[in-house]
Amino acid sequence: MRAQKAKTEARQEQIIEAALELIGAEGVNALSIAGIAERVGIVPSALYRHFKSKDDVLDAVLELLKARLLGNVTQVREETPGALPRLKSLLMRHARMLSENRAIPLVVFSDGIYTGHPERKAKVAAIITSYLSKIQKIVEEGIQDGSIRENVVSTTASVMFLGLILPAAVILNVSEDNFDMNAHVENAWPAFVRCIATNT
Amino acid sequence: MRAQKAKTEARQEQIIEAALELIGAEGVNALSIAGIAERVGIVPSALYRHFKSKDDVLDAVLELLKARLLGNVTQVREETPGALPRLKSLLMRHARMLSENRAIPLVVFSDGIYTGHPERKAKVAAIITSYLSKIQKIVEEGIQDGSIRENVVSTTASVMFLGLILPAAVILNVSEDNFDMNAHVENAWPAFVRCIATNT
DNA sequence: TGTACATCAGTGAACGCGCGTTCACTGATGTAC
DNA sequence: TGTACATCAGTGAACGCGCGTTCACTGATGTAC
Repeated sequence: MRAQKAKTEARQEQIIEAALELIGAEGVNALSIAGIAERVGIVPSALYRHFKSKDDVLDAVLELLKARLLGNVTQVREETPGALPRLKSLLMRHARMLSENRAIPLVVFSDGIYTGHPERKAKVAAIITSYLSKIQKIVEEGIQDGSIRENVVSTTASVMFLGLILPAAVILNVSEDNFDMNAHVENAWPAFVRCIATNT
Repeated sequence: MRAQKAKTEARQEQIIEAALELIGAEGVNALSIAGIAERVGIVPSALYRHFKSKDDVLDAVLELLKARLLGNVTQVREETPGALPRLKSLLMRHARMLSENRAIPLVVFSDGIYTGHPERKAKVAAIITSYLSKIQKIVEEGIQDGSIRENVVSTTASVMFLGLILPAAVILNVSEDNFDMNAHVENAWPAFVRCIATNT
């Protein structure tokens, strides 16, 4: 039962993908070399042809998540004009992303990936900070063009924006999909708009 | 260097407390029998005089966190009248609790405590649900007495309320205390009030 | 009040399991001539 | 176009470390008489 040989770039992608799936299904804690290898269809030791260590796999996973998360923002900037529509579109994308990709909150929250790796913690912090500052920028543009009230503190608004989706992700996570993410976002968005938008 | 004998009830408390501290300092993943024992001042095997297993310790920790979290709500109900003041007081307490007790979000988010223990996941879900429904109740009372707008969906409002504090806890967690929790809460609260309160 | 005994928390050595990682090897794939 | 060789991904056995847990024992504490 020898597995077919594959180019190492292709295998690396498969491995990262398998790791993400495994994390999403069972949590970061249950992520094992054996588990990944099984999903990919190779033997555990074969994984070391493509990654130096388990830590390297985790780093690659982090990198992928970073790209997806921040990619969302730049894509929204390109597609949608206007601060409020951009925020709404971002919220919707984010909601979809989280329900499709349960690994994201698990990775960010997991302390298992931090123990003994302060630089990894710093990296996650940098991702979040970067994401927040992009939102903050959109908010400031909204203040400039008059669609968002002047007395709104942009940092606070960006954290609150994150707060629209994050608790929902947590609830979704522990309650085994017994929570309507979309309904929450649909209800929460107009309330948030009322928080920050100029009166119409 | 034989440790002084102590009543098992006292030791149990010490052990739970030590476990909480350890989780707060290093994360659930770094929680070990040896680490707990060292903090308490006994030898690892001595811990088994007071708990049947590591899982039992974790269950006890969960129970303690549940009591603290829900205790906050009942206390606020007793001390403060009125929906909005109650929510504000709860928010402040919650903020203080999280910054003093970093173990709380770590435990709730940690997937390590869930793997192989679906009943524990259900328990956490029950705690969160119970907390949310208490907030929801306050919101509904606010709608009744006219301080909160009628078209506010109470479930959405309760999740948003959680969203005022939860992202802050996450940021606090990854950014090594480089985030002003109090400032955020002070800014976010009036914005949230604007979301849900009747116009004045 | 003193003595004898039962109880029970603390000790340290040892076990065993899971899991990441190494290593010598196999055999397929692609390339040079 | 065919042959010989180099490269490189896949294999399975084995190692070693960390860590939860067990167990026979020690010795302190409290209680019965």
